[in-house]
Amino acid sequence: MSTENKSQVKRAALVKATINLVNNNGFHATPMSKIAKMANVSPATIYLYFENKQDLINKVYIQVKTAFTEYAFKDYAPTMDVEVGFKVIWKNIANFKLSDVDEAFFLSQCDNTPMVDEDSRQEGLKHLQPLLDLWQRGIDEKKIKPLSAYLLYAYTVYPVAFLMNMQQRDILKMDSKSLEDAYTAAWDSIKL
Amino acid sequence: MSTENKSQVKRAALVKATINLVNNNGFHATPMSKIAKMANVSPATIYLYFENKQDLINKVYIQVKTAFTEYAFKDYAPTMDVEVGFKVIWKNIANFKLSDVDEAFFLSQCDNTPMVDEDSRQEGLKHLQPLLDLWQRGIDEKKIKPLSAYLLYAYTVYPVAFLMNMQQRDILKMDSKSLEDAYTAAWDSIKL
DNA sequence: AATCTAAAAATGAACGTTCATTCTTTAAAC
DNA sequence: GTTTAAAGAATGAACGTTCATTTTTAGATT
Repeated sequence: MSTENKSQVKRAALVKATINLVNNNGFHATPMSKIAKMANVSPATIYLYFENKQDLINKVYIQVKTAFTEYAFKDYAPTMDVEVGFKVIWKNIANFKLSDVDEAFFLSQCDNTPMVDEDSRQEGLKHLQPLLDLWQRGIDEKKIKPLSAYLLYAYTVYPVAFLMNMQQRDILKMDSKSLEDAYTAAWDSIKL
Repeated sequence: MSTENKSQVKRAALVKATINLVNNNGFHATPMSKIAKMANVSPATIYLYFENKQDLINKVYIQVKTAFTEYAFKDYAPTMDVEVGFKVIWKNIANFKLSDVDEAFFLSQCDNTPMVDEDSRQEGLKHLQPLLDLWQRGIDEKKIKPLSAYLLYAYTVYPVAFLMNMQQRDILKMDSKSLEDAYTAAWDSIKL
């Protein structure tokens, strides 16, 4: 393997270890030494890839958020009918949270605590623009209630995080019927 | 003031300081020394009221959660019509999160991180039983979709936390119209 | 092909700091 | 005068980060 690839592997191991440990212990209860150990790396090595602990968290957050939004819009086209487009995106988001459980849980922790810098948070939000555009079109076409994007988000995307957290804690089993029920609830809450 | 009252005042100051500091810095970035300083108390004094830091967080969590649910059901009666009862509870929850911003934000942090023990989390959940009962009645009376309580919660109560967080961050202004819109979205998502 | 070399990557130990908690002493209460 | 509450200083462990050193790498030279 080339040096460059090795570096990428090591960086990826660090990112993965960070997600894992932060998920289980929280940000401040996750020492750099443990991240290093889990990634099979010296603590000092982390500082070759990241400036410091805060930078590590910020970068991991942005990376995961980017992967999330890419997944969310992967088979969506702005030319789609509003309801179809919304369903495509919503299902993608749900599937991401179902399959990439660790990444999803990490994001929900970041989004609900002062763990990541405000700048990184802003940065992460930008990627959701296609969904906001779709909603605006839905409002213009009188297919969606004329509500602010935050309200629409709160009742469609945000609840998914809760359901998937419950699923991860083995409190709830999200089978395909539950998923369809959840989608219907989401659409019912915003459709005109 | 009597000794007993003094103690209660001191304990209350500790609780308040904890909420404040944890909200702004997160659990592990909030040292006991700072909590003590903000409450005008010696660090050692905290240990007269709480076993340790984890116990402090757990107890504060339960106390705030209890206050929250008391507020939520304060003018609700199980004899109410399902839709009326739901509206009463939903509005109470929203109002709590609007007025007791710090407490609400603290709860959302606790609910989304491994900050509090699982036991305390369970304990906190118990208090929501009247809402679950109402939903079951709604399902029986064919007024509410036959969904699991978690799905119903995810689309009605849970989004409120998001909206209020946005409001606290000055990203969103929840006036009475937005509140009504939010309630309508909640009801639309679960009504049959 | 084997050897050398300078740079880059990686390391483990060490540093200074901070933290939760405890200990010893003092003040207040009854 | 004894008990209880509270304080502040003290303690040991744990942390993020840095530093001096070693190991690896890749190209140049034989």
